[in-house]
Amino acid sequence: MKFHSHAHFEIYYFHGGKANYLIGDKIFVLSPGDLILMNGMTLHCPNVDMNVPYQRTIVHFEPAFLKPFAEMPFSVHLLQPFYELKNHRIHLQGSQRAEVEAMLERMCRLSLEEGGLSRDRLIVSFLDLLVLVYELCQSSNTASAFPSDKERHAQNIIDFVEDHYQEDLHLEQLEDRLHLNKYYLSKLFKEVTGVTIFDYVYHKRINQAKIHFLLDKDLTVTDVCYKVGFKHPSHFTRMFKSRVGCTPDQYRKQTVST
DNA sequence: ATGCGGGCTTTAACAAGTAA
DNA sequence: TTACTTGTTAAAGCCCGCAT
Repeated sequence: MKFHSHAHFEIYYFHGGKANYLIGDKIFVLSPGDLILMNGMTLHCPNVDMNVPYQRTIVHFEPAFLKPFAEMPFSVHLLQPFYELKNHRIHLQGSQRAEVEAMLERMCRLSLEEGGLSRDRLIVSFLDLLVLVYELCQSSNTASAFPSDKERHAQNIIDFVEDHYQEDLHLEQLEDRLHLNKYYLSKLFKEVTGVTIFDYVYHKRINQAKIHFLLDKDLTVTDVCYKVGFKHPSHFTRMFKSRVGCTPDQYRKQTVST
């Protein structure tokens, strides 16, 4: 369950278990019946408590796949919720919940079936799901209260990091800001999110670095290093290599050649 | 074509910070 | 508080342009 991002979109439905989902700059404490829309480019990472059975359904898809259907006479744009809300959680109850579960179950069954028109039926089911999701988003019931102070604190840490990741960060700053002991802070964050604070910071920085490399081919590794908040090119290179698999310079050259 | 110099990137060693 | 990981620093590679 590592931090990751990918180019496709995701619909994630949580059936049961005990898990937090860290998406971009938000922590979602999941409860059964939660449906999450995800714009794949943002970093996300589930933190699952393995002591409790964990069950979820994921639908991955390329936005481009839906292009032909955009021409069709739907009254709405099916992907609008994904583009507008980015990463969004809806809590489903009663009949809505039963309906979504039934749809997912049918899609699951169709995707396993071979031959016949099951593939066509799957696509239609998928479109149906998207229309329903659109409808659910309109009546946005975004219950996002945290069950305890821990999650609230972790969210505060993330908010702080989002604002300050380009600067020199120290746990002492968080200590002052949140009035909590730094040892306790690190422990709490790991507990809630499954990653350490600096893990989160570096992922954020490296992801930003990749974006810089993609957007501006003229930037040097050192330029990008300072832009995203690393103080030393050496450290930047080491972190980048350990997480991405290649050095920043190799990465940059790949993006230039493609 | 070869050798030199300077800027950028990476590696290695040591100091400081973090998890248990 | 201790063992281990990460941040910092210094220095070694690498690449490219320039002069010989």
